Amino acid sequence: MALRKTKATSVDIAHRAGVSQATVSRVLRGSPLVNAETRKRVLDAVQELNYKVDRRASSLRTQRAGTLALLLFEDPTEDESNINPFFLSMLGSITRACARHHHDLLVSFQQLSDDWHADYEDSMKADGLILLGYGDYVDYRPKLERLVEQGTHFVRWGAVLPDQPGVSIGCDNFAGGRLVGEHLIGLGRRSIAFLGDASSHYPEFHARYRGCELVQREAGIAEEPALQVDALSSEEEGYEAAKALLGRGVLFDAVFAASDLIAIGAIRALLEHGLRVPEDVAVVGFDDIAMSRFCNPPLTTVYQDTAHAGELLVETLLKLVNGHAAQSQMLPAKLVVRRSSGA
Amino acid sequence: MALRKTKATSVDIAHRAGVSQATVSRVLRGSPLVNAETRKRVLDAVQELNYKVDRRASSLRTQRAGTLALLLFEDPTEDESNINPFFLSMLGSITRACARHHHDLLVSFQQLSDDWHADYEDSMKADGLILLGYGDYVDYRPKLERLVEQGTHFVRWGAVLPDQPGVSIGCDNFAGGRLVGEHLIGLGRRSIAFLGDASSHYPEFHARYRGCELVQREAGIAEEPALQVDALSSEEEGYEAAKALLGRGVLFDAVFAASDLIAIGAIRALLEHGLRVPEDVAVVGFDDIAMSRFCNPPLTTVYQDTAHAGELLVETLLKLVNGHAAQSQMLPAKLVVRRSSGA
DNA sequence: CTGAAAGCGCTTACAG
DNA sequence: CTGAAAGCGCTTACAG
Repeated sequence: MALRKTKATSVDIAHRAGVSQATVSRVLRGSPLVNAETRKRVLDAVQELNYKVDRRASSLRTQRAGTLALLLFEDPTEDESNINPFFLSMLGSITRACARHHHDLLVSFQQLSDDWHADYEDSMKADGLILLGYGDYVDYRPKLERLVEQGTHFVRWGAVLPDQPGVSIGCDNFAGGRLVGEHLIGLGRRSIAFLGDASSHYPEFHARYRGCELVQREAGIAEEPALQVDALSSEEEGYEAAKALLGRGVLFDAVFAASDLIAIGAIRALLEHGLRVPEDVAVVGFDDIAMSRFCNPPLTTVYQDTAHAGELLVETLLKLVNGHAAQSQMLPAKLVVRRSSGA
Repeated sequence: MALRKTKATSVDIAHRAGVSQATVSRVLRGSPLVNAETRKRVLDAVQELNYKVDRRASSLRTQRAGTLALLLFEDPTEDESNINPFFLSMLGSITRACARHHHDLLVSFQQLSDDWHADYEDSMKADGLILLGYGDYVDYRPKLERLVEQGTHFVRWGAVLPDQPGVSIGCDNFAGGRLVGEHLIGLGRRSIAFLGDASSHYPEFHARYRGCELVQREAGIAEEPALQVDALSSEEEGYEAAKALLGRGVLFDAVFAASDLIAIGAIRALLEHGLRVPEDVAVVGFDDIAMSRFCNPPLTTVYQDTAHAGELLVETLLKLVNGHAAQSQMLPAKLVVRRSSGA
């Protein structure tokens, strides 16, 4: 081992301050039943020896880790470095929310196929779990059920559905879809293609689709199944989906992509095909990742307040950890208009 | 507290398997001195009770946390959600490297001004620290010195300098700068502006600058101080720096931006000013963030292998934690040519 | 190969 | 207001 002065313990502090170790602990825990002067002596010693309480020991004793775990999972096919920027931004906000609530954050990337249910909480490293990631909900759901069964404390980010196991926080995807539909219809577009899996396997995408669909129906536009092409959230899949759409020979004057990454890939395919965006085809995405401001043309999209989402996720989980009830909740969606929709 | 069956402990397992608690521990630690049949009985019990060893207790006993901490710090001015995408991609690769080495990762965002030195290791929550972030090196260096003094185990990502406190892993920024210079000169550009702080406060940017400078000098081009404008790594600062450059009235036919974010902001300013990229001005960035593929025009830049960097960071830190010597190391830079440089 | 026992560094009733 | 003591769940010399 590298040389280092061995760490001070509460016993060292007690010795130096001339009190018992128990008193040191009381001072550090902020107990009111300590004489002011005693407290000062202890605090001085803490300062001098640069003492920090050993969180493992205190956690072992109190049975509270003071730590939350974030499980970020992705489809196994995804490239290593290719994490969805949206989740990365969530990660930033969750980290900060944890700090505000004086908790540490353990981060782990997982594959949906992994046996992640409860590992962290079971080994007592974390008091609760935050689940974040895209993945097939049909595979996902039974895992959530097991988590509930085991009494694991967790919150997930994602679609907020009725009869869902556990507590979820998510964007109001349906309202977001409506916003997009209204925007596009308002701009005179009549044939809106949807790029993204619109089945119950991906309920977030599905809700976005339905929201937009409803607006079209209200406007008297008949549903056209050929205008929907499956895609998961990546530039590549967006590109391929747009190609496939083009190959079908159906006419369309707008594309609603289920995510910004899909939209960016779709724009590339459209331009390659000699179409102009937004003149020939208006394009709208979802997420408002940083890139959507800088791509060409800048992308009209739906903004989700990640800062608020992170705070809400942490707050909600902490409620659960402390034995209180907590509700699933939806965050409002907001349309951000940029050049790609031709407004 | 929420209801949940209380967790099984090693005592429960011992009871069920009809052995002592010590034997359970031996089996779980993989000790060779356990009879095969005994081992099986224990493992079966572990399975049945879904037992997981309490890492806090084992860590308290062994004095090893099995956890690494990642301290991501930024300038306090930065917007919450606006984390440099390059660091986010490093974070992904570090997380995975930790998993491969069976360690957990504690993540924390800090401000450079915070008193982050050693908090984590001092409270025994982590065995070592990974330091990641841009910041003024002149402010940063004394903190590194304190870390070394305290015997804290850490590795940082950043400039690899002689006489530097501690161990650093970084990209060969000087070679990267050379690559950019050679590319641009080879394309016939003669006046290369540099956007980025080129002082010892930001040694990574500085090395990139000097690498490019050297190539120009070798090509017989005199240094022109008016062609350098300070900027930290953000789109906004890139935009402002390019504006400032334009305002100076010096002629230039190329821009070397110290980071992709700066380059993207610079392109926006150049286009607004009626210049064409790359026809009038070739632009090259640094980092190869995902966005650089999708911006318009796609950005020529210098790629740093983040996947490898993460692995190296974790490996090196683990060496240190285990009491072995470890070296600072530089990763090769690689030029990625796209449209913005007009090649 | 296995068990009994000490101890890692805390927190918190229990007495006083 | 303070101290002595038990105990959180492990690991690992020490005996046998």
